[in-house]
Amino acid sequence: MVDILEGLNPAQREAVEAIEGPLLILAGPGSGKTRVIAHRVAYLIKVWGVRPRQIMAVTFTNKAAREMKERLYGLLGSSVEELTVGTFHAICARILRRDGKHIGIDSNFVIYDDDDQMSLVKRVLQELDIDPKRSPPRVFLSTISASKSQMTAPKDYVKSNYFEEVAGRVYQRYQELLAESKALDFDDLLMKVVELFQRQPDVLEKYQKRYHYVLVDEFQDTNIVQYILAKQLAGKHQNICVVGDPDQSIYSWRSADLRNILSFEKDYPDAKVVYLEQNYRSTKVILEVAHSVISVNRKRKEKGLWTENEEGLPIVVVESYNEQEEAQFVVSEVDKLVGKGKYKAGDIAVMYRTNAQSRAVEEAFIRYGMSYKLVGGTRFYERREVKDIIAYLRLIHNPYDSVSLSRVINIPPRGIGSKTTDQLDQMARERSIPVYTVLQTVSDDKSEQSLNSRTARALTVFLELLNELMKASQEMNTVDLFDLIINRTGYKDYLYENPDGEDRWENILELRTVADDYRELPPKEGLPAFLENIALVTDTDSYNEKVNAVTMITLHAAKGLEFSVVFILGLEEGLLPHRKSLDDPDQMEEERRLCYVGITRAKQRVYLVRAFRRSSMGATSVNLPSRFLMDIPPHLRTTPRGAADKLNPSAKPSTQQAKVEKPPLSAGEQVVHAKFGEGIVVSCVPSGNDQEVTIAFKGDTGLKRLLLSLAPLEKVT
DNA sequence: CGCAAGTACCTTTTT
DNA sequence: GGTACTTGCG
Repeated sequence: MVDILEGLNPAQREAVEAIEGPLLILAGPGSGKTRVIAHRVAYLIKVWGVRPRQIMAVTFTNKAAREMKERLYGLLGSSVEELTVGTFHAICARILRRDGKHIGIDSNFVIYDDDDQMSLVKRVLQELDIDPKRSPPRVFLSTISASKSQMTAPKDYVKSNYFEEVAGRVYQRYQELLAESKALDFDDLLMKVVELFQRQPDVLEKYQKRYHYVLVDEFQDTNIVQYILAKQLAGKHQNICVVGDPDQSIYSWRSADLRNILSFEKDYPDAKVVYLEQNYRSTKVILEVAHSVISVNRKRKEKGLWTENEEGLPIVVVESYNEQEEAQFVVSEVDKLVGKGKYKAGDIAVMYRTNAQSRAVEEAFIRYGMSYKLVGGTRFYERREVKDIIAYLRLIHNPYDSVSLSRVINIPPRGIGSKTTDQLDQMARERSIPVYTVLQTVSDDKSEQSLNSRTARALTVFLELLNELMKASQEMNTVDLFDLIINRTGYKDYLYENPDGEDRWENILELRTVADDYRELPPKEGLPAFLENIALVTDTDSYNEKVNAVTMITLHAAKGLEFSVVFILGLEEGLLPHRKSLDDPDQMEEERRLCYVGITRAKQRVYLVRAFRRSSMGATSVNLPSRFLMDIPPHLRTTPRGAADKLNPSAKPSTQQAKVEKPPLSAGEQVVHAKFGEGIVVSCVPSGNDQEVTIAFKGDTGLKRLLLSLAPLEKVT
């Protein structure tokens, strides 16, 4: 029993032991927060005999949830299965599948992501005859999302100016179409659960009785709806424990509200507050640098973060000419650090403000033949071909899903063009019925004269295909259904009509391996489980720490991680802080926190790099050094001597290269591909646990990027 | 209706 | 430097 508390410092111990009533844990970076949460859960179960199913732990990402479970597995064994661990969104989705019917939500609802939402808004704009050029769909979406994050329904939406009047109508219609599609967006998942609990006290009571202990991590990044939700769930037992750090609040753009954590004590007057201030992660210098940056913020509570760790090296501030040179510096410095045997590539991370910045660094890594892990970026699930197949799967699961329907109704082309789909949309609107129902009437009722016979036939063929697939889904496992979709639609041939068909087809195969995880489930469970996973699990979640390669990641996504060495790129006015934040003091404070989060990820070394000029979106601009650099006292920083040498683009990738896993193919080798014929290897770089080979083929085929494990390749000797 | 070529706009960050 | 949307032709 005592062993659970062993090795914890007094504050951590206090946080673990305070099990009754509301508890606020203010945890600085590297203060062992995750450890405290895990031990607290273990303590509840092992010492107080709380049943695992009575505990809910809410995390910020699915990955954090998985790690929490893994950690607890080590402490508790298999009983972790009974715990409820997940993001607010995942937990809410589960609640709504189960009990959403009480407020009219079909248990087969689909979850609309950003892309789907955008399609829907565009359709609304078209219907309402609003010019998408004058009023960008994105603006409506963020207005809608902001409203939902405050629990404002369309009818309550305040319209005090012209824009709001229009936005109100868009919101109204958007919501109607969602309902018609039996779809919920991310915000709905949260909002509808709150609504469910408000309207059905007995349902709320069921959950309140079940969850004796509610724990919310990253509380500084929760929004009002999430706050209400947590309050509702803990309403009976009042055992709510929230953990966070206001200095690491970086999601206000997603309606995260810092007031949640700042006013927790007001809402729960008898709340106990524990400060975790000892840092176990970083050197003294790194903590001081971080502090010098964050302490400029005015809207913050000072806390006394300290460490017993060694002093450490000054942080390195580097100026480069442009982003190529910046990348060059990073790569050769990584090469040196790893070459000296001081660090493994996996101990190192490169961080940046915007995803677009990753390109130059990636190119440099590829040139050096060094492997890297890219977190985020162009996301797998956002690829066109992947979305197409997912749309088919969603449609089979829920044919009322209008976004998926309009996506695939003519993919591959089957003679149903925009004129026809416009007509279908219009008929749906006039009769206030879903498009799927219109489709059924058109196909049943031969007297439907509004369409000519050729299009009517095309629609019937499509509907029959859909019906066939839906029928098949009742008795097939997920992979067989997947294959059936591909075969019956001729999707592979469709892809191969384009020169990039092979690449795209490989993505389909990768999606298929995900579907394969659901092969064993009965038909009726497999598909929904697969779709839920796709909707809620992002690529960031699947990031694998075990692979020994440098991590490339945005500052946002880096929250919660730690690395021995951290490079932060683009410390320039307009980039970090981002130009969209320059004229808003609150947003500027958030940029500062973002920088703080980045610095505090580091255990031993920090490099802050900037470029004198940088090209983005075609044009190049000259940028001033970030104001954050000015806030770092000179005695804590250094600039590498002979920086110019390191920045020499012709500098060779030193000895280190031998240490990089030897690629199975190297540049210049001749190969034969089953389809493309003869070619010469241009490069071969690791990509995930595979190798990506770039090959120049003879003839018209030209350059191709292929995955080694999949491509039918042979070496010519 | 399908497809090719041209254009505007984009990029802050993600469940 | 890319893509999603528009335009114009067959």
